[in-house]
Amino acid sequence: MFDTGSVLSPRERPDAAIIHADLDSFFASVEQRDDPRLRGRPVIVGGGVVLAASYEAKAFGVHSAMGGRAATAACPDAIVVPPRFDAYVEASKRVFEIFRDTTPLVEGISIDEAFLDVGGLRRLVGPPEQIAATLRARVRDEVGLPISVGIARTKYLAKVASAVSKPDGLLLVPPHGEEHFLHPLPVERLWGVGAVTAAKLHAEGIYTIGQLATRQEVELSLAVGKASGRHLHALANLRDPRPVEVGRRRGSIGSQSAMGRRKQTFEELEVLLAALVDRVARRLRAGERIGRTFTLRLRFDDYTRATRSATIPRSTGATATWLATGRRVLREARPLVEERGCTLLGITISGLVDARTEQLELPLFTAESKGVEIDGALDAVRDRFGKAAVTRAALIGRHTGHEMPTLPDPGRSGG
DNA sequence: TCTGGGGTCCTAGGACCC
DNA sequence: TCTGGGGTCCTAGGACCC
Repeated sequence: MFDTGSVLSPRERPDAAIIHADLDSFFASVEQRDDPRLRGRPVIVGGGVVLAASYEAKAFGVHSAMGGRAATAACPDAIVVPPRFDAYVEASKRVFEIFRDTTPLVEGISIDEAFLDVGGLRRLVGPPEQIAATLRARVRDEVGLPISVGIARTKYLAKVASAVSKPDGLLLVPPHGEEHFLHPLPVERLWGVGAVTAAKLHAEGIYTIGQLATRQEVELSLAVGKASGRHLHALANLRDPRPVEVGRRRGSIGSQSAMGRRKQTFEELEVLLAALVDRVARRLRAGERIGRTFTLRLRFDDYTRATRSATIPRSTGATATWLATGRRVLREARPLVEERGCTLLGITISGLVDARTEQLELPLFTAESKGVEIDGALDAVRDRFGKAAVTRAALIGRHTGHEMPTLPDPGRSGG
């Protein structure tokens, strides 16, 4: 959720120009690109569940997250191909290189979409429409994929614009046409409105974004919750001051595995848990992240769900620690699992922080908690915590912008 | 529609502290 | 001994997104 009051509304920022770029049916488009026999034909990527469907398949009502059987029933001629995640990651990287070549102000949202702030490029490069057209042409020519682009003064309007422009489209929402564009759309188009919230809004007689815009914020908050009400009221009234944020990092990393029909023994679940922990811990270390909270995710025979979690005192990326924590949490959930049958096991490690920053912050925290002033008091730090702590505290000073005396040589101080 | 795998954010209650 | 209010952390669940 964002602060809706402290930043200028789009009306007060006439120069803002945000692009939302969204690859069309991404996985399916990569498959059609790499296998000419799939071009022009209905393609489904996935197996048990549809991960992506080409537009030819979507015409038959196939959509992502649909059950595989239902999908092939709706579109018997569809060609079903297994996913090739390596190919998608590779394609995504190349597209994001083009994004960042367009502007440094790129905020990735997922593997196949991003926001680009191009408001400052008017004089240097040209108007946003021209930049967007060039971007689309480059993605088509250099990576071989169709991409849709929306342009508006806010993130949300740009996102809706790209969705409306699909497939393979470009749509600009002019500042004077924002209400005209947004208000006739159904409330389901609002970011954060799914089936549950839509039903609540319908019960209040609200079906379009325009109808929602006429309601009081308190009235909406009563119906859908405080934060949600404020959020929807702001979006419907064209208030969306969120900037394009560069370098956002994930707050959690997880892995899960669905097990189909066969009953798993508890011992089999323990083996699976170890594999999941190993996978996630590797990804933590690869990204130089450490975390503090372990969450076990369970799905039962009847498809109901439960989570169990535990928070450890010190952040870590060590497999052994997470394995021990995971085993403990799983053992505590054993009665639940054996009574209701487990069809999915997942884990998430959250509360992630940068591993290096955390190492630097530790002595600072220790010093502060013992009443030592850090900046300008490195002697006191050395007296109490040793030479190595001086080096680290000074490094923290650099990171936090505190003024620090000259660093001792880290090599000789053994830091 | 008989259901994957990866995430984000919000809510609410209880424990604990001041 | 009884009482209030506020803040933070943790846990569990839910809604939503791609």
